[in-house]
Amino acid sequence: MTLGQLSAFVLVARLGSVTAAARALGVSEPAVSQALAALRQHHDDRLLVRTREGMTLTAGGRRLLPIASQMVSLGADAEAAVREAKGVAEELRVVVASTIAEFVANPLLEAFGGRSGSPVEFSAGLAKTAEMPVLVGNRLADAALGPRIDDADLDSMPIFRGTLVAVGSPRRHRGGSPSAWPWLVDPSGTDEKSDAGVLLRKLAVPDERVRVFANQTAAWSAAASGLGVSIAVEHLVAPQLRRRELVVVPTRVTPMPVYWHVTTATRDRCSVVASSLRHFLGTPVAMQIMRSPGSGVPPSRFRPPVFVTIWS
Amino acid sequence: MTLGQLSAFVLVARLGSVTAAARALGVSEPAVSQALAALRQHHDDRLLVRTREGMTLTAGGRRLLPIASQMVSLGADAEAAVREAKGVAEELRVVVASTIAEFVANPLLEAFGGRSGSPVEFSAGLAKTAEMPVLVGNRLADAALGPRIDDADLDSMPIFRGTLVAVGSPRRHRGGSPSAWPWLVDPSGTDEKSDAGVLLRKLAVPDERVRVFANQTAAWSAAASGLGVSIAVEHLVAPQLRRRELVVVPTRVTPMPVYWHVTTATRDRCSVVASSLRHFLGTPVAMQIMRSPGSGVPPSRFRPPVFVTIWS
DNA sequence: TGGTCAGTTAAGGGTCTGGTTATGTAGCCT
DNA sequence: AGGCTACATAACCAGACCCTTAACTGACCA
Repeated sequence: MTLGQLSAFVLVARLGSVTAAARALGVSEPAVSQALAALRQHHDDRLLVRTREGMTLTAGGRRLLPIASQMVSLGADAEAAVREAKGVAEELRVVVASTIAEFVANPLLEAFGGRSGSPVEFSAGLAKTAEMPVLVGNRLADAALGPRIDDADLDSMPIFRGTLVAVGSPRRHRGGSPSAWPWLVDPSGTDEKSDAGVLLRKLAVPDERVRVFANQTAAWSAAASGLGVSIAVEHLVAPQLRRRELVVVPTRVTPMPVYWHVTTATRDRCSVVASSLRHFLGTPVAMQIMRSPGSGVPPSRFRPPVFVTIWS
Repeated sequence: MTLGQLSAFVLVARLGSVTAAARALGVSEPAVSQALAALRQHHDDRLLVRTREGMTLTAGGRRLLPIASQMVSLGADAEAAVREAKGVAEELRVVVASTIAEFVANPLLEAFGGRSGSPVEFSAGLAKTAEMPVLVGNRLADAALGPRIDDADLDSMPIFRGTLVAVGSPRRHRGGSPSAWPWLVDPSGTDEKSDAGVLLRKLAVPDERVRVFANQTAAWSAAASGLGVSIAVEHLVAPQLRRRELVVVPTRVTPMPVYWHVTTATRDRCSVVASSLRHFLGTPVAMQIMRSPGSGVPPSRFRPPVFVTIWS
C-alpha cells in the first residue's frame, strides 16, 4: 500500500472512471488500473467494481476512501510543512480550464509570483471542470481556475466576468439553426460543464457537428477561413475582430455572460500561498491582466494534463 | 516519501535513537538510518540531528512529525477498515514485556481469541517499556502488556497485582549488601523502567553485577545452581519454590508489589478489538489465567523484536 | 453480427525501496 | 591517546513500484 496507489484509488473513486483518473494524473490508463490492482490484492477486496454508472465502491472501498483521501491530503501537507520551515519557495499547484490557460493563466500567475512576498514555484496543468473539485478537494492541486464549482469543502470565488460570443468569417454568413452549423472549438468544447460546453448544449449542437482543435487560436483561425463558427470570450478575440478576420455571429443564447472563478479548499484547510493567490486574483492588478492579456500562449507551455505526482 | 520511511522517522523521533527504532521495528540499524537518509534527501532537510540528548528534531522535522505520525496511524486504520468490512479476522498487534511474555501472554491471548465473538489474529512482539508508548501511540501496536504507562494519549489499566521477590539457591546463603551479589536476570533486567529494572536500581546494583539470560527460566535455573540471585514474580516461581530448588531471599526492598497493566490508545481512537481485549483482561477468567499460567513458554514463540511492518 | 468503449491483463524495463554486511566517522569517557 | 557508542555511508542485492505498449475481455448498441 503506497501513497501513489491510494491516490489513484481516490481519484478513480471520486471521478468514477479509471480513464478520467489517468488523465487527471497525466499517466496512461493501465498505470492507474495496475495501481488499483495492487491495492486490491493488498487488501484482498475489489474496492471498486464496474457498474453502468461507472466505477462504484464496494463496502471495503467505502471504508477505505475517507481514510485514503486523508492520507493523500496529509502527504501534501507534509511536503508543505517542511518546505515552509525552510523558508524556501512555496509550491503552488494550479489547475486551469484550457480556455483560461491559453491566454491569461501564465501572465496572471507570473504577476502573482512577482508580487508575492516570498518566492513561489508554480506548476500548472489543464483540467476538465469535473476534475477540478476532485483535484483541489484531495489536495492534488492548491487552486483551480475555471467555472464556478459548488462543493461544500471548496471555496469558489468569482474573479472575472466576460461575455461569450460566437464568431465566424465575415465573408460567410450563416443561416438556419445554429445546431446545424459546424462548430470549431478548443478542447474545452468536449467538457460538458465548461462555458463552451454549456453554450453548445444550450444550442443543442450534436457532437458530430463539433470539431475540436488543439487550442482556441487554431479554432478561430479555422473559423476565419470560413470552415465554421467558433466560440470566444469577446475581449480575448478582440484583436481578430478589430482586424475583421472574424465577426460576431448572433445566436439565440449569445452574447452569454461567463464568470471565471478561483476555487480553493475552504479557508481553514487552505495553504497560505493558495489563499494569498485567491486574494491577489481579486485585486485590480489581476483584473487588468485578465482584461488585456498576452496573445495566446499555447497550452503546451503547461505541464501535460496535470502536475507530477507529489511523492516520488 | 513512503509510509515505511515516515514510520521510521516517527520512531526515531519519538525514541530519540536510531538504534532503538531499529530494534523496535525488528530490522538492522542501517536500514533505519537509510530510510531516514531517503527522507532527508527528499525534503532536503536533516529532520533529525545528533545531540547529546539523542536525536532531536530540526524545525522542519518538528513540523513533519505530527503529520507523519498521523499518516502512519491512518495507514493502520486503512488496513483495519477494509478488513472489518469483509468481516474477516481482526488483527491484534500486541507488544509485551519479556517477563509477561514468557509465562502469561500466550495463554492469555489464546483465551481471548477463543472467547472473542469474531475471529482474531494475533501478532505479538517483545518490547522494552520505553518503546511501548511510542508503538501504541503511533498505532504500530494495538495494545501493550507491561508496567503502567503515563501518557496523555494512552489509556493504561491495571490488570494484575503480583509480588516481586528475590530468589536464590537454598544451599547458598548470601550475606552482605545485595548490591554486591551476582544478579541473574531475564532481558527485562536491562530495561530501566521494567519491574526488574526498578528493583535492581533500588538496590543500587551496578551493571557489572548483572548477568542477563535469554529468559527467566534460564536465569532461575542458574540461580538454583548457586551462581547468584534472581528476580521473580512470586506466584510464577511457586513451582520451583515448592520443589525447594529455590528459596526467597529477603532484601531491603522485597517483597515488592508490582502491577501489570494493559495500555491502549484512548477509547475514541482505539480499535474495537483492542478495547475488547482491554475489557477481557479485567475479567475473572483473565485473572485466573494470570494467577496460574502455563509453565514457561520461551519468548521465542513470539516474533523477534516486533511485528512486521504493516504495509508491504 | 460486428463495432466501439472501458477496464483488465500481459510483457518488458527503468527506478526506487528496503534489507543485509562491512566500514567510516564524530563525540564522549577513562 | 585509546576505546566505546552510535550514527552515517558504501556496496550489494532481491523485490516492489510504476510506467509504457499491446492484446484481451465484457458490455452495450446499431
